[in-house]
Amino acid sequence: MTTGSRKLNGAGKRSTRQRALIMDIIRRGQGHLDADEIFRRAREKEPRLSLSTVYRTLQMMKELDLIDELHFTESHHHYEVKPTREHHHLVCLGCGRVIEFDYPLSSYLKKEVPEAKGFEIEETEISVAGYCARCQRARR
Amino acid sequence: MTTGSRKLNGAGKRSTRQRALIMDIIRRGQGHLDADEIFRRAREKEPRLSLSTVYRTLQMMKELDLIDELHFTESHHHYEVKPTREHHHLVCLGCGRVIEFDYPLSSYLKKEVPEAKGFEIEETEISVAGYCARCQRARR
DNA sequence: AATGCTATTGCAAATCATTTGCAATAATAA
DNA sequence: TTATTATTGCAAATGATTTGCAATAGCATT
Ligand SMILES: [Mn+2]
Ligand SMILES: [Mn+2]
Ligand SMILES: [Zn+2]
Ligand SMILES: [Zn+2]
Repeated sequence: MTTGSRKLNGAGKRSTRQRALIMDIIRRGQGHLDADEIFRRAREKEPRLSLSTVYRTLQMMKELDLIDELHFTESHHHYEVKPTREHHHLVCLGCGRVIEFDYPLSSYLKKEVPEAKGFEIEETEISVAGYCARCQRARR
Repeated sequence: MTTGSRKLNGAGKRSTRQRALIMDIIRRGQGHLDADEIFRRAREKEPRLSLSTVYRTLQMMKELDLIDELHFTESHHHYEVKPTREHHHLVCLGCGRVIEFDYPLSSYLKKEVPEAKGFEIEETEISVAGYCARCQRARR
């Protein structure tokens, strides 16, 4: 009955030390970590852990809807625990910093657009790229 | 003075057969092509063209603001000529089809959010993943 | 039109993120 | 405890994109 074992067992999955650790890191990590960062942090506790396990675990947690995968304007992805409030992200092209902001999508996008096109929305994501205050200063 | 030579020369770039061809394919290709599809089509006219040239050209055209790079929930990117009207995309997880829709972002997102956070927006993208009418039928 | 300078190309090899095969190991049900 | 089988670590594979380099081709200048 360690962290999350309930949900895992419920889904017919086994509760392992590495899964608990990875989940913990994402939870405590202020969100928005990428696979490699999760790997680095996890290795401090569990030096034999492999990167494949990180990827496999992330994929599983995505399928169980425990986490969200974020697609910024980068070649790799970031992860955060399934959030309570609908929010999106400002990502700094200079330093990579991520700033959250609230923005409920209008019913026009959530209902009318899909209805008009016969499209069934699975998930929506707004990605905003630009420069944070600090990096704006640094650029001029 | 073939297609686009003006813009290229203006930017201190050379106007080559392969660049004109690639630009043409994107223009005529109904948009939303990926690098490999552009490569395949270009090869029909120019069999010795290399994939690196496609990638190098895409990057250049992005920098010259001639095209937009689209980040769907896929591991590779898609490209379209810089559009006139602000629009976004519904991408089908089943068949990959792309459906465009109009959706001007509210001033809340364009002005108030960045102001509040001291953030300077460079570009915004909404990506909506789901299932198109045809694929919905196929799934049940 | 011929020349020279250098950007651009094709090709092969490199890189980066992610995935996969497989034999060893560990979690759970019996 | 033991048996069953999911999960792991490791190495190798994959897919997308990038890079080094020598050959080629734009284009400004004679
Ligand atoms: Mn977040
Ligand atoms: Mn479009
Ligand atoms: Zn920044
Ligand atoms: Zn479809």
